[in-house]
Amino acid sequence: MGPLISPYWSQTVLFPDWAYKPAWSPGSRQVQLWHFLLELLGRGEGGVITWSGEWGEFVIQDPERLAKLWGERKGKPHMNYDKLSRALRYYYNKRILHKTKGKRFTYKFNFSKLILVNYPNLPSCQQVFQSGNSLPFSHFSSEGSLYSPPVDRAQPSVSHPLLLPYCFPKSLPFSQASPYQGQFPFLSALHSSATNLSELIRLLPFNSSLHLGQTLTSWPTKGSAEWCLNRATAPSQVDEGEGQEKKM
DNA sequence: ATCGGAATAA
DNA sequence: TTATTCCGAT
Repeated sequence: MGPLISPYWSQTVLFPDWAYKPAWSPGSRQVQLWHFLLELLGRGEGGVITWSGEWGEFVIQDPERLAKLWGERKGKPHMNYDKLSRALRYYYNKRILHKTKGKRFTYKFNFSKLILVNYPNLPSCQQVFQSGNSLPFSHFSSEGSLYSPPVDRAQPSVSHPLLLPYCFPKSLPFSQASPYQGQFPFLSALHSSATNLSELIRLLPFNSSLHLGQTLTSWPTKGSAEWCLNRATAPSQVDEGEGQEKKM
């Protein structure tokens, strides 16, 4: 049949492996809905879901299409927006997401909650950063209570609760007074050692040659081995062969 | 459209 | 525990 999307060879790039808990690992599923949303948003294709307005706010432009994609990813052929949105509503209590009232199909991420809520086993960024203002990321290396990937590939298994930059809407206007500080525990704590995005990038546990002047819409597909990014296939069409272009 | 209870799955 | 599936209420 058409191009089905299999979870483990999927075309997605946006998260390092540790973000995807394998289904066969005890007590974990594969992809969480907010992962998926952040992926699509980070891809910036804009046909289905896009950032809008406030920081973290996004609008679902084609709800049923989004549901279709989500259903493919999870192997739920009968997924629809009604059901997807119920899952979204469960995020309200967890403070991961909330509804932007009055705006149709519009929700808003609460980034400051996302990480800690979903990766409670990871060491708190606050703690780590505050315990020593220098070289924060060295603390994250290997050993510790971190999630270890199932594949026994020779992976350094570096993990920390930072979302990758392209998960965020647009670039971070650090240069100025950062109005976003309060929303990011790790950023506010990091402030003493990194005052702008370029310094933040420099602190990341891999050498990345990001173009800081640009918006962070693209990420080097040749990521570092340490982060073992999921492989990206071209942003080309992975979606259906159902031949649905436009829909009412 | 949006909300949230209830039952159920994995 | 995170959805998935239904569904009545607003």
